[in-house]
Amino acid sequence: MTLPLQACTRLVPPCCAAYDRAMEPPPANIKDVASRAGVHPSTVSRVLNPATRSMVSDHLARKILAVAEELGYRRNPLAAGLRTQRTLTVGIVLPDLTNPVFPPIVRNAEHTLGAQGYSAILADTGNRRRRERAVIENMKTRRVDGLIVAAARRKDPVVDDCVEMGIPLVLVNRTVDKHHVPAVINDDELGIELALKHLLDLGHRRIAYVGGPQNTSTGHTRYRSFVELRKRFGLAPDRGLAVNATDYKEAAGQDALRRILTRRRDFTAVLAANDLLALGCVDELQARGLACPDEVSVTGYNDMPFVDRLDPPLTTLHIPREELGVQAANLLLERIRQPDMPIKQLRLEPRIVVRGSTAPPRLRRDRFSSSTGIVS
Amino acid sequence: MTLPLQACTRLVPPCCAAYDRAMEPPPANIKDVASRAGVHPSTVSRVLNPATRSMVSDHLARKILAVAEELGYRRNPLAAGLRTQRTLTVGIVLPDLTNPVFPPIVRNAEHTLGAQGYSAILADTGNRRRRERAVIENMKTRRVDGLIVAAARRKDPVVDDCVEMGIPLVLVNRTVDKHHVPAVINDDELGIELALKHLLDLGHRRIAYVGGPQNTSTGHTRYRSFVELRKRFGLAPDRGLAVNATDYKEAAGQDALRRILTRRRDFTAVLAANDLLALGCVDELQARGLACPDEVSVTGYNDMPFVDRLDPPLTTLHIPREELGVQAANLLLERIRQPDMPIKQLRLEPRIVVRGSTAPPRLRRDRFSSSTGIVS
DNA sequence: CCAGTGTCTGCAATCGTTTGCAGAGAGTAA
DNA sequence: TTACTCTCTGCAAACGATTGCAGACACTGG
Repeated sequence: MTLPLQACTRLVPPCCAAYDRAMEPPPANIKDVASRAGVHPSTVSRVLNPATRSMVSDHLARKILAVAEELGYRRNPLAAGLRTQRTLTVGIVLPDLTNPVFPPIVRNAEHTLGAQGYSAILADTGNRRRRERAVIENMKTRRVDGLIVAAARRKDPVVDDCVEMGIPLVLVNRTVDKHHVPAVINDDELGIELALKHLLDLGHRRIAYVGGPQNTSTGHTRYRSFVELRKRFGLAPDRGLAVNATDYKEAAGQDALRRILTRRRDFTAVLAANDLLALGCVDELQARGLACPDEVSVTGYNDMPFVDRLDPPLTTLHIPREELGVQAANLLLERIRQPDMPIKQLRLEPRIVVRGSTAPPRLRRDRFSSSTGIVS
Repeated sequence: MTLPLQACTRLVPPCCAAYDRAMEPPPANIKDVASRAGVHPSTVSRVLNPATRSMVSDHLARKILAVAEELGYRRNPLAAGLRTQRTLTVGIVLPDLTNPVFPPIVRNAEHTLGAQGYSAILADTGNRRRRERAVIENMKTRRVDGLIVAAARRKDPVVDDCVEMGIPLVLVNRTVDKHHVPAVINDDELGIELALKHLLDLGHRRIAYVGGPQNTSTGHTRYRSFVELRKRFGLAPDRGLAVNATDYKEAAGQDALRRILTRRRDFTAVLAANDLLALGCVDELQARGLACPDEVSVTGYNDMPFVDRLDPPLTTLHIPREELGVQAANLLLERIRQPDMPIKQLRLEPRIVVRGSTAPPRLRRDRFSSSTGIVS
């Protein structure tokens, strides 16, 4: 058996490599493994790739694996990716990592992807469109195999571009107006219905609504659901009682409630589209000396960590955050591997968690009347 | 001028590429740009690289840039990385993304890195050593240019390996026992001193301590500081009043305080090494019907988001979370670009934020005495 | 006119894998 | 023996960029 012994002369990279200060030998090559095992690099490659593994005889394969192990060979994903156009890398795009909804999603997505050999490139857009475009552009040039996007707007040209280019993409938490984009979201109609019913069951009839930004699917759907359900349940369709915030943050929620309070002061409950908005509402109530829940009940959405320990503990809708992450990752993997499967949209059910921020209405009549208006 | 017109025959990748379903033409190549501009690819490369930009005449450079723009050329980071051993990629390794301390750090680090063209690969170890090893190994094979590690243990062979191999690495929040590893951490001695002084100022003298895991630098340093400061301030060096939890989570904190309570019940304050531990302590106090702060004061560490709205609002040490992220990223960039700079360690100062969970001691004498012991 | 100098650009090797194709053997049947 | 099939392995061309080297060219001064 003649061995085509490859000359093992590997140049030290001409410019200083990222970490060449240590005198470590460069990590083993596929060529190193090949020459050490007395075979051609292509044979090694075939052995190491499960799909082509069966092309080489068992005996030889075993030997190659042993040599690879011995040399501590790790395949170079850059080189492989360059050749195969597959990087085993996915991008995760968030609007705001400091919103406590997202860490559990990211964490579980990353973990699920990692178990399949994929690494996650993370980017936080800070809710800025320009940055969303930039980071996704960057991820595309990095040839990610797919994207998980939690920062989508209802009309999102960046997302459109991706689906048009055929880049596997899954939306999570928020979706877009366009149909036929894979997504894992919450059943917001159900969520709002649960919250509203809860308030109705407690006896509330004049219920204010503080919504989220209408350019997000969550903000839009929740608002629409509220309006429709109010009609369905026979409540007065009073528009002055509903205001949508510009942002999913406390300040925006507080601001929204403040605007409602300039017009109406006769509601006994506030249904907020998001926990942070709800906290803003609580702040505003407190600023005006209105007790929650004694005078005004408040509900949130998302059941963020720690809202059970707030003062008052927030009644809110619990969403399966972990599940959102896992399912989004799985859906993406499915799309990467079988791009022609029909588009799936998962809609996970929230459940209501009743805590201290809601209570039956009382006292309101004593302090407010819709006719007199201001009461300090 | 003879133009060596390159035949522009680019094969469609043999196997189905990640996203070839759309009929989009493949993104423009450096060769495409070159042939379109009538120059050699190497010239294009030089123009596009700021460092070699000056090697080509201004006139030609401008023309090449125009063509590149026109074709929408984006350089392929895989190919470039393969050649240069530089990927413009860094790994961020976290113990637990759902711990609210980390999102702001990650966010700011990612943002700072992104501004310099670096992308962040994120991995959450779930506090498991095996996974820490695995993800860092993975990042190394992906040829990241550097690592930001927030998951370090005091003795951390994985970190040791990295510094030994010369991989630029910066620790954040936690450090290792070994000297000479770049890190951005908190001044924990100062933090504990601030908290302890605050309690002393309020009049507390019997102060329990619930610490973190001793295999983390934060857990260790805070505990050591507490013990030393107690001595310095002339308090009785009572070991029964200090217990270290196994974990930075509520349950562990609750458990730790429970263990203290089996031995001693005469303390009037608990100094916890972390907000989550503090919350666990509050839980345990509440479970035993001990009012906080009326009967027992509690302090935390980190000033996690929302602890100001808890019941009671937590007195705690505020750490510059954003700053931690920014500085860690900058330090890493500096190390990547100038690996021979002397090792830097940044120690950022916490400040105490006094809220409702601490108050002067009172009532304790009525309900407890160190001799009688059990009180319900 | 020629040698020398400097500036710019092209050549080709290289980074580490993957994979279509073809050839080397072994085995089988006529 | 010949022809044919089948299984396995090697060859070499990609993938898309970077860079040391050398050659082309213009210009200058003697």
